[in-house]
Amino acid sequence: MIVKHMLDRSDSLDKAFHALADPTRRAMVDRLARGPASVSALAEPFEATLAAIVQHVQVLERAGLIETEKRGRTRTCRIAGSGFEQVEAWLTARRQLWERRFDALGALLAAPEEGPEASGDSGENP
Amino acid sequence: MIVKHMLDRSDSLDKAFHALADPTRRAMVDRLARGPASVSALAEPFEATLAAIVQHVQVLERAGLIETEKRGRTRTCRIAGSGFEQVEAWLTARRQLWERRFDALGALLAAPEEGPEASGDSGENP
DNA sequence: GGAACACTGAAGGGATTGCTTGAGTATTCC
DNA sequence: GGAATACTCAAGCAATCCCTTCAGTGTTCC
Repeated sequence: MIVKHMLDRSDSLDKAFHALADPTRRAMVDRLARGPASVSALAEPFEATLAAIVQHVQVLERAGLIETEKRGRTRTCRIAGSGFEQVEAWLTARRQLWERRFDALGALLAAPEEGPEASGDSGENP
Repeated sequence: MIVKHMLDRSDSLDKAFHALADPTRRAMVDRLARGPASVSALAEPFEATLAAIVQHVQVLERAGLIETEKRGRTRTCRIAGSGFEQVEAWLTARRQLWERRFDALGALLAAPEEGPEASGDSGENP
């Protein structure tokens, strides 16, 4: 059945931000940033079940934040740079927009020719 | 009374990442990065009801990503720098850990004398 | 004063999340 | 071969999420 409320959950930025919104998963990323680890090594600091940690690993991997490789009976996890680059790129782009806007406003205040308070700026003022 | 201040930092990061994990909310941030807007101006590009947008605004505000101010009957929303700084700080710190590790590995490969990599750490290179 | 406007709050419903338990598979050690 | 290890899968359940509708509240306009 087609579900009505289903917005593009497949967007990778959605998955990345969602994956990072959990403190356990962030702690796992923290640990992996210091070096690769197996799933059970990753699970050790936490009190959760191994099955729960496996699910967290899957969430992080589907989000492109980590990559894993199975060798024998152990799966080794490590940070994947591309996922983080995507997240940081999004944040940086927005910050640049915001700072540019800030600069423009500063310039306007520094050299007022027509007065910025009217309504011509960006339609934000009723 | 039970004190629960121990996880404040992770809690606010939780909220920030969670808020950014929704495409509608990211689009709203995108719009606000270009300048402040009222709630209904913010709602205009989307097909959702105004009530839904109001809820998104509340999520973003509780996450510290935007700040709002009510004047008369309109509420004006704008980007709040602090929330984004927190998110970017977390990402930057992890990236630095990860890159430092990367450098250390490079140094180890360049001049191996007492490599502790026998078998305890992780066999990332066969 | 009354109508239009811009939200605001509560209630609900369907989907998703995060966790647990229990069972199963594949690999390594003895 | 048998036991221990390291996951892996499926089912189920409480909590949360996101959206809708409907009924307000407070402002502005005529």
